[in-house]
Amino acid sequence: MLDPKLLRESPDLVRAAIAKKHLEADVDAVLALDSAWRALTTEVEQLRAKQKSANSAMAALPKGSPEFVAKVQEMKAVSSAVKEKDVKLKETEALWHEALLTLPNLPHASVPEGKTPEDNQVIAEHGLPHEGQPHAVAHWEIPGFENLFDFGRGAKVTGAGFPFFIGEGARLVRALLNFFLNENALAGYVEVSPPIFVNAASATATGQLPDKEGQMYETIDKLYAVPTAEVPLTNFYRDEILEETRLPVYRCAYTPCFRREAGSYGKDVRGLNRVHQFDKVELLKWVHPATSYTELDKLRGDAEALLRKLELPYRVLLMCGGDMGFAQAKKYDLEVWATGQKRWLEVSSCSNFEAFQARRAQIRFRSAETGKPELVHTLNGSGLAVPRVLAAILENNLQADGRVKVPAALVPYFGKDHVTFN
RNA sequence: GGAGAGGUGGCAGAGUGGUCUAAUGCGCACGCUUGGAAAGCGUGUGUAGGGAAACCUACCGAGGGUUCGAAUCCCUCCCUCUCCGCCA
Repeated sequence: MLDPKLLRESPDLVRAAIAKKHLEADVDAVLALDSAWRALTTEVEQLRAKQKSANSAMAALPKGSPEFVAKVQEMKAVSSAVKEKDVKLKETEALWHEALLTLPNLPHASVPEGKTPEDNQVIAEHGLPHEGQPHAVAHWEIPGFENLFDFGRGAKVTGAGFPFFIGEGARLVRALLNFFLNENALAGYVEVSPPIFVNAASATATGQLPDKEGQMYETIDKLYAVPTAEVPLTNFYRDEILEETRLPVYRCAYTPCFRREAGSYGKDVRGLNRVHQFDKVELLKWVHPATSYTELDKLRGDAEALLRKLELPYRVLLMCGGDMGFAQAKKYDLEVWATGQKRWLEVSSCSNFEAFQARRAQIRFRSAETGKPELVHTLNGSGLAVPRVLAAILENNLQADGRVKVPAALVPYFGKDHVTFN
């Protein structure tokens, strides 16, 4: 959510932001609701002030006296006027709030212009793509793949996109999760094991609701299975005011992530590329606004370090205005090269939301300078998503003998240096 | 799941229809005092919205209702505690 004052005072900044993100939003409609809301607020408050002063006067009068009775009669009109206006005020306020939620966050000045994924800038590459492996295949074509990753039985038991991980497949998942969590702890992120269902208020604060309702699994109790640990983690400090000395707060969490992914199809969804349930470790930061861009670069560096230690070829994209998302002010994507599929797989998305999420979730800190509460900046990124990293390891490390070499950093976690599929 | 008791400011805790921008205490900040500190004394101390400002308004778990007027009465929901049941 944007600052209503910013919109009021500099609507052109907001218009420019919408244009840069190639989105549609009616700024004038929001402005009109804003001024209607302000006018109604003034009216209601004036009527309330009248009620309050009458109330004080009546307290001093003997009950049942002619003056008292006259006052009651007089105030009945005011009372009904307040009720009438207040209904209008609440309606207008709801519409205004709803409209305000349709306005995207302002992209940072360093975000490149552009509309499509082709306009994203490759700002770093590490490790040359492994082109010279004639035996490389898509991971789901590795002989014996289904012995470790059983999609067929997953479909029987639950549905498409809910695979079983078996034997060394399951062990690889666990090894990666432990590796990620341990490395992140060394980088300063405190591990959290959060609830994996959240209520509607939490899903609203991080922006899953109301727009992306159909992308989450919902329970009969109106709880939502988390699409990412970002949701419970960010909401941890919802409606709280932190001491400035506590910033920055670094946390990470492993959760399974649940995504309905309605409408996905084709080669994007083959194998481990895209599934309905997957394991991910998420990194999250609450920081002082003055430091959020330094913190974003550090966050990206922390996620990159994981890929380097796994010896995976990857690149970093700086997302352009049109491809960066509604709530982000700046976003980097980390993509690993899957040499069998000969394509890049997104394994992390590192974003600075500035105060956009914090305003919606009301997460603030008390400024040491002014003593007043100010909104924190929130950042998050994957560190990392398991199935795609796994897919890249399988494809890049597949040997001519059909076994997969385990990256050295992962060997202590996995317990042996090769994966076998029979 | 059942029965009962509760939810008030940073904390404790009063307040059962009217001057409550919520008593009192603790904490915190500043000042006086002191060689310095403690104690003592004094002043101040929430969040949000509107307004150029003075100031005004809202907020006593959440939402709705009754009333000229609600922290206070009524209804619904949420949460906490105690006991019982069930259970890894």
